[in-house]
Amino acid sequence: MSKAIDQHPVPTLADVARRANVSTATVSRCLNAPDRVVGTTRDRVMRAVAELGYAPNFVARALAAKQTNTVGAVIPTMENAVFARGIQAFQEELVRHGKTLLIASSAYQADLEEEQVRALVARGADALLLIGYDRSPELYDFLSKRMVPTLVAWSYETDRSLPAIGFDNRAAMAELARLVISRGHRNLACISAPMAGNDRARGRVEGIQQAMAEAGLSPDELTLVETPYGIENGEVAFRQVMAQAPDTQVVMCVNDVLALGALRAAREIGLNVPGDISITGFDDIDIAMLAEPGLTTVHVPHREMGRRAAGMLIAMLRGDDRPESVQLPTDIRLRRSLGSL
Amino acid sequence: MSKAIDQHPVPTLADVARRANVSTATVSRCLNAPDRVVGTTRDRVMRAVAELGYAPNFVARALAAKQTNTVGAVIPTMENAVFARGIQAFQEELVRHGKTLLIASSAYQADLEEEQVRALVARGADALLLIGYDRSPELYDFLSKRMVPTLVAWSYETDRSLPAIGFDNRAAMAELARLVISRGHRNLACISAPMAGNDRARGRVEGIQQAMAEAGLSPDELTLVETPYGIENGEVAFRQVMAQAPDTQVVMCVNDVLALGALRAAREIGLNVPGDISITGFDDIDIAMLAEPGLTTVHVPHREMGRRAAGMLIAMLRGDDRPESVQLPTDIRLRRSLGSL
DNA sequence: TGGAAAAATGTAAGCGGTTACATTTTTTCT
DNA sequence: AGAAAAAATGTAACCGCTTACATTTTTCCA
Repeated sequence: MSKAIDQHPVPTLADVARRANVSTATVSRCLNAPDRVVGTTRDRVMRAVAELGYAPNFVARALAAKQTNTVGAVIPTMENAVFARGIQAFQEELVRHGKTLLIASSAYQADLEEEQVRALVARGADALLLIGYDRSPELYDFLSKRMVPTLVAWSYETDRSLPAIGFDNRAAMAELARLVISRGHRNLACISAPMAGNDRARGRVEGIQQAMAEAGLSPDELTLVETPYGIENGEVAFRQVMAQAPDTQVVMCVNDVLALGALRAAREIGLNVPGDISITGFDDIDIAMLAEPGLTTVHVPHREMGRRAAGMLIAMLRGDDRPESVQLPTDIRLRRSLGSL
Repeated sequence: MSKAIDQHPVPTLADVARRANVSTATVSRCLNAPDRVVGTTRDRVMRAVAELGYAPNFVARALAAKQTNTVGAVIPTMENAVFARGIQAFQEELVRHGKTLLIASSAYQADLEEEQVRALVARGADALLLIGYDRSPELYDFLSKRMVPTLVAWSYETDRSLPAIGFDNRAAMAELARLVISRGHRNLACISAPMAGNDRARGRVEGIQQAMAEAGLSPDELTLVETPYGIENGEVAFRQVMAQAPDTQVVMCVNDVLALGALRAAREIGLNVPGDISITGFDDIDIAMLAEPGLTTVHVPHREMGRRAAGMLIAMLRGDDRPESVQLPTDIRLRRSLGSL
């Protein structure tokens, strides 16, 4: 808010009204429902607006109208290109509809996420975008009590109380795992993000296990290492995998960044990809294609997800209480990092 | 804002006051200046707050207190990892100080940026973070008239009216260009982002020209191609460079993404990097290190810039009108993509 | 042309907090 | 113990806008 009190008092509705010789109600109408005001008056008001350089104070408007035209989003982190990209599209679409985006990040911590959600609601977010389903019942209660339209993204599960736009993490990863197995790999390992509070990661790991079961492999035999997000963490995890299960034939990572770390670790160790070992990722961020060798991964339409999420949220704000959840298709991008045996 | 009117009226300050048998002023004090209230009353109030599940309405608070505790940022795009990373750190630090981040993006368009700045100010942003200096005098006027503390990031120039935190784009690139020239390259080309309205890009290009001049090369001989952000655009631009000046020995790109595109185009064309041609970038995003060959680039401390930008802005909000601009150091990361002749 | 209906405009009560100032209570000190 | 100072609390105006309802003006038609 401006601190200008002294020389340049920021003009208010009342100033415009005075100058145009009308009531504040009329000015308000000119701005919000121009057709409810006769042309001559409107012109006079608009001239006053221009002369004064008046711009409505959204805070006051929000208080009076009980809506802020603001949408909040809580994402794990912008540093994950996947979210940066989706949120960018989300924001662009929001702006197109006159909404502003309020952003917060949880750093993948449930308690922080809860705090941020409450903060955004207190700050007047008309609606919320959240990532995935995993959160406390209390938070869900809070949201429904407050009646804040909320949309879940990056996940898609049926039978959930909140509408969602996303993809079936489990099915997508299962499909990739089937491809991996069909290429002769039997000793699978997985580097996952921490699964607690992260249904995407959990779903992806389950997808691998499902495919293994289908192929007659015991899911228990999947070597599983959990590690936080980050290339370096991917490297460390890869070494851990190889120490734990030296005969691993393929390392499936739940995201591309971990996979890139694994790729690098493999190179450092002197393992040839895909000659000695195969590596796969998930997300298909730009680097996946650029890496040497190219990373086999699951392509996810992040931009489209963001864009459509905005559309759904706007529909919800217009009264569409429980829109149909949207499942987006994913597809496998087969590149050199996945070999055959 | 909540729509709950019917069953669950969201409790207000007045509700709490009634329940605790005190005035609204006292409740307000309990929340904002607990030591101005005696212990017993405070306990009673806090109990009422807890029982009612009261949370202050920030919009009302903002209107009354004339400050929103919100900071706005307008960046070109989140899809640029450089900004995503910096903004992430910026936001984290802001949250630590109880501020919320309002984000908007300009898609590198001056008019859109101006619109977004005005929108953020109207929405009550207490302060603003902008990228670079290039914008219309009108916008600067507006900002100073409104007295919105504004900080410029990603650039650093002396003798500017706005404080900044950033680095000297020109000097940083000049240093890299000197290294390039010292390795024997004479036929330089540059792939730049559009320079209009982008002082970072302009500064970097000038840096190259400066180094050329110093080395007795004619700056006019720099092959220069401008193209929007994006890997694909980098590829196209590289082809254009090679068509225009087939004897080019090194292509210096103003950012890593364009450089990566160039790298890929070179590979497609069948040119060996760095054997046949050298390529350099700027920013040192993660991929720079992962690419094959590793990309020689200028490392910029994006996270630190974001974090410190938040600190500076908070100091400005506390009354430090014109803080000292901060120049961050950059350093060259020499990797295989730059060869010697 | 007069009067009802419709359109335009005005009045003023909020929205949910903060805070200057007034009032009451407690503490301090002679 | 009583008065003055300090601390705690209360009262109510105000932040800048929206909007229900009241009032005035215009339009329309018998």
